[in-house]
Amino acid sequence: MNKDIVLLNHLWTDIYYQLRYKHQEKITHQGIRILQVIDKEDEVGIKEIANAIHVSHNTASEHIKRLLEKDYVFKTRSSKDERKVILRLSELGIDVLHRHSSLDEEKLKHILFEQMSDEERKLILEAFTLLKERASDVHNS
Amino acid sequence: MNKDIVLLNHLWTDIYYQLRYKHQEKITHQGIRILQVIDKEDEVGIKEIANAIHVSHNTASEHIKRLLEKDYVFKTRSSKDERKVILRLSELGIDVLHRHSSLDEEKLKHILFEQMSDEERKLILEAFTLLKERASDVHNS
DNA sequence: AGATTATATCTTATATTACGATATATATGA
DNA sequence: TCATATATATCGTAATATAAGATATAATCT
Repeated sequence: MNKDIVLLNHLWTDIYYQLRYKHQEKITHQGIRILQVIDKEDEVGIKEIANAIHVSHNTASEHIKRLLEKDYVFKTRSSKDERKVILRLSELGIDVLHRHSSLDEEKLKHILFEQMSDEERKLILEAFTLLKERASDVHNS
Repeated sequence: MNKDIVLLNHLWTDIYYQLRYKHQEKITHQGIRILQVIDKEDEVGIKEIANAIHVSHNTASEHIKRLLEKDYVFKTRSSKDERKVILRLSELGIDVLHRHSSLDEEKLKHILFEQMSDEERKLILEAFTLLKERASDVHNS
């Protein structure tokens, strides 16, 4: 495999390891994965969750029941099909997901605004934006 | 929170969501966290694992036992203290960790070498390298 | 030599995860 | 309109993951 790709992944995993939040809330592994799908996809229902995490619909429904009990998600109904549940993240759900998948904001603040010049910060944002755009092209294809 | 930081995190989670490997091997959640610690830290033993994932030493030892059985890790002994186990990732462990924490190499290859110019690729690598270096400063402080 | 440290094993218990069977409500097609 | 399909919910059952106290052995330190 090309060394640039290996390097990029090494940088990626290092950055996450070093900048991740510590002392995270207790939430199940499948719970995080589900919150992520709800966050990143459109019109997510039980069936979509089941497909995304490769479980049966009953299992997906049970997982969602527990996330509902914890107030991490809430249900709306599709206007196009009343059977269809559309899942949404609550404020609490967004926060929990953030802490399990994002980079620590205090650390980022320190790096971007106290350690980097304006030019460097621009470089970072530009590069991430570029990669994200290209990633979207691959993901949607 | 500053909008650049929110943006960066949005980009970060989007990139990971879109470029992560799909159809991952079955490995426990704590298993992945342990492989990660072994990968990123130096001289990792049972005590360090216990501290890193916030469990008792007995629990840590049990987790390691299972990772040993699956050939994801192997043990060496510290030359400084014979009691001390130093854990290392096997090739298989490296591969499993890679698939659970890195960006899909085929997707990266497509993006970096088929969709991007040389200049763009350089920008990405430069930005990631810069962020990684600054992240190391924060992590080690 | 006795105390401390590093790890391993065993026992016990709870949480998480999964799915088949069954049920209800809604939507679709003949 | 009725039969069938679809979307989700609940229940019962079972396996796996996770955790830690008690106990043990070996190595290191005082």
